[in-house]
Amino acid sequence: CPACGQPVEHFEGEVAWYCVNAACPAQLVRNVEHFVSRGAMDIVGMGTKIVEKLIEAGKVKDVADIFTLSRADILESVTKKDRKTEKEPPGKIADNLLSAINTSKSQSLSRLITALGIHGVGEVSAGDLASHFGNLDSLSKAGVDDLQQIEGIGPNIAEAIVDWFGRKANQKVLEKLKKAGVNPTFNVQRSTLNDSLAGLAFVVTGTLPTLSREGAKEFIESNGGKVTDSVSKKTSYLVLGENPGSKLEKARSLGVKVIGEEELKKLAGA
DNA sequence: CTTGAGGGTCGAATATCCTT
DNA sequence: AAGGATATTCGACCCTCAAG
Repeated sequence: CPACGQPVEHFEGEVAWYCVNAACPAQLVRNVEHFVSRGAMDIVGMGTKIVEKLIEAGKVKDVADIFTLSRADILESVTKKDRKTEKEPPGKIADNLLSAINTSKSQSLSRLITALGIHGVGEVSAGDLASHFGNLDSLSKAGVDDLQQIEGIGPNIAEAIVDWFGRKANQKVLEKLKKAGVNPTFNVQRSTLNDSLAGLAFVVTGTLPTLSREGAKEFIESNGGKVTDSVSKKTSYLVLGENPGSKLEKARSLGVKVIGEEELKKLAGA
C-alpha cells in the first residue's frame, strides 16, 4: 500500500487492490469522508481537508470518534500551524461543525447503513436493508441467506455485508456509535405517510425551481415513490429542472414521461 | 455455463456558492 | 481574493437475473 507500506490484498473478480491494514491512514480518510458525505450522514462543513486535519491531529481514529469531538479538539486540529494567533481562533468552523455533527446523530437508519461503506451497498440497497431489518442489531445478525431474500441483493453483496459485520474493528465502531447515541431504527411512519407515488420510479435531472436535489428526493420518498440515478425503461417519470444533462435525451428516446416540479407535486397530491 | 440487458454504485471532473 | 464545500453530470464498471 503506497500510503502505509502494509501488504495489499485483492479480491476475486475485483480490479482494485485493497489495503488490509485497518489502521491505514489513507483508508481512514476515505472512510470518514464517505461517512460524512451528502448521501450518508450528511455532516455539513466536513469535507476532505477538515477530515484530514482531524485525523492528522489524532482526534479521529475511527468513524465513531466524530461524535465525541469537543470544541477544543476541533480548534486544535484546524489551527495546527499558527499557534500564536491563539486569541482569534476560527470559532465559526468549530461551532458549525459541532451543530452539524449533533443534527446528524438523528439521521435515518438507511443513511447510517450507507455511511458504513459496505462493498456494494449504496443509498438504494441501504434503504432496502433498513426497511427490511429495522435496526442495526438485526442486520448485523443476518446471514447470507436472509440477505439474499431482498431484491437487489445477490450472493456477493450478501457476503460483503456478513463479512463487514463479522470484523471485530467494525463491531467496536458500532458499539461506540451506540454509546454516542447513534442508533436509529427504521421509521415506518415515514414510509406510510402518503403512498400516492407508490410503485413509481423517478429520476431527477437539472436544478429544480424550489426543491434541492436532496429535498426532491425526500419529497418523493416520503410519498412512497422511488428515486434512482439513471434513466431506464422502468423509470416512470423524469423530473426536469434547469440545465439538464444527458438524462433528458435518454428519457425521450425511451419514451419516459418528463414532468416539472409543479407536476410532481400535483402527482403527489400535495 | 455463457452472455447480454437492465439497474445500480462509485469516482472523477467541473462549475458555483460560502466563509475567512 | 482564495480556499474549501456543495451540487451535478458523466463515464466506468459491477451485480443480478433470465434467456440461450
